[in-house]
Amino acid sequence: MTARTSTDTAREIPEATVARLPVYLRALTTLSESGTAVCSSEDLAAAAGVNSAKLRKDLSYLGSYGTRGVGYDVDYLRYQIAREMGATRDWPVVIVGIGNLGHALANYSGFRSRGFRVVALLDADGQRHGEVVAGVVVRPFDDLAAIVHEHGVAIGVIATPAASAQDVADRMVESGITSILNFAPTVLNVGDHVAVSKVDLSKELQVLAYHEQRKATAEEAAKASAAQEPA
Amino acid sequence: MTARTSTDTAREIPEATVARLPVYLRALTTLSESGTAVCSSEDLAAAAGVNSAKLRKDLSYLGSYGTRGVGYDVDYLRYQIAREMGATRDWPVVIVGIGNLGHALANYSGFRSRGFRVVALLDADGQRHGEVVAGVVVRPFDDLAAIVHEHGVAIGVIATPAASAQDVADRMVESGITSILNFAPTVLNVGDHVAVSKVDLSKELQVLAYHEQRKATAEEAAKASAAQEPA
DNA sequence: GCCGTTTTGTTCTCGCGTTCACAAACTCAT
DNA sequence: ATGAGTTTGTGAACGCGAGAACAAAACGGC
Repeated sequence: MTARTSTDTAREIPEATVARLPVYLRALTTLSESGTAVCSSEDLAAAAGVNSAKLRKDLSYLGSYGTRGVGYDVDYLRYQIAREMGATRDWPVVIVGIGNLGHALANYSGFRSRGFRVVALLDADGQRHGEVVAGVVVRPFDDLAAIVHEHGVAIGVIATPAASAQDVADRMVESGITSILNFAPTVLNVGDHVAVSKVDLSKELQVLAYHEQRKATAEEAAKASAAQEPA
Repeated sequence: MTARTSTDTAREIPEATVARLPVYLRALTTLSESGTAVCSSEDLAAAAGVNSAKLRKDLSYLGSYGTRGVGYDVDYLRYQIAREMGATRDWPVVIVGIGNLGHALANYSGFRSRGFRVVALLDADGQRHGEVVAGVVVRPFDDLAAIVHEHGVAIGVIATPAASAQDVADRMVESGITSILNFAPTVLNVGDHVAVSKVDLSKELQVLAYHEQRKATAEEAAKASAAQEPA
């Protein structure tokens, strides 16, 4: 048993809930920008695209930030979630691999607006060095360790082809990075103390294709079975 | 009670399994390219980054494609999964919003190699019309319906800013698109017959930041508690 | 100050997904 | 043919997350 202080935020938050907090944050920002000061769990749930009971349960893991009979103060709740997520802090980030995707990521405004600052763009290809992308100059991959050390970078983004991703990951871990976001279509092997998250651009498309395919075959099957056994 | 034929693949496949099939497909392709003809569930599970029991159970939903005591024929299994996923078929796709991200998506080779063919790039901005990206000319957004009709497009990709995403989605649904992959950071409201999948580039980064944050506060807490109650 | 209304925070139940563990089935050597 | 050794496919147990339902708490009118 551990004694809890009033500012304690260390209670266990389920992973599923953590994954939804960014969505709530985004919805709250939208509400705030549209001039809404207070919202009910029903409103916020609709804006975030989830069930209101689930939303309330999720928020209850963070604490009791609502007022019964009234709802949630949009800006207050937004701040609380942002604080819990670490979005009030500035996170220096390194992006490795400045191809099409790296380009897009470097320019993505959603990173900056959520507290992520791209402190360096790295590429193994000497041709690209010196090129300026999104106001940041592309540097050699070998500068990684120095940059990580200098800026205290904890998070690295891999946007290289699959073939080089594991090497990049190894070097990142060596340099002291403890969280990796991997856009390369390959599974990374890293130590247990390193968190890896993967985004697969075509995976979602494949899942959609599967459902389309299924719809089509289901229709066929229905037709065939109707012809065969007209019950 | 429905009679099942031998070629029946219509049994229910859990959504969680469907989401992993693309990963297995990718792993099998890698194995095949490295010259592996047969692999055990253990091998494939390692390549895909999952538990071997889970892998076997997932594959069992598709059918019985392995040989006990031996393993799986890599190419045969790959074909079976590809067929089930609809990856043996050609899927025409439309991308709307040719900013940085749309550019990257249009050039992404992973789409083409998995059976997706970008038949059109659309943008509302007249400045971009005529520009050629990845061998495809950028056309006005208003051409959507005609293109969908002409190519029989079922899948649309939204890579616009959040503000226009809902409008684009509405027009896509009107035009007959039934599956949407949404990269815009907003929740889309569409009819029940339309499947929407969402990819949030910064969400994963925020989750990583949360865990980093937690690591840091956990260390602090440990230090503080050690100082306070040195049991 | 009291009561009805609203909305949160939480308890409880159910179902899905993960994992373990093992029987069935195949290969290979003898 | 038979037995030893592998590896698949699946039945059963378990744990987590989703959703319904309700009690607790705040507000507003009188």
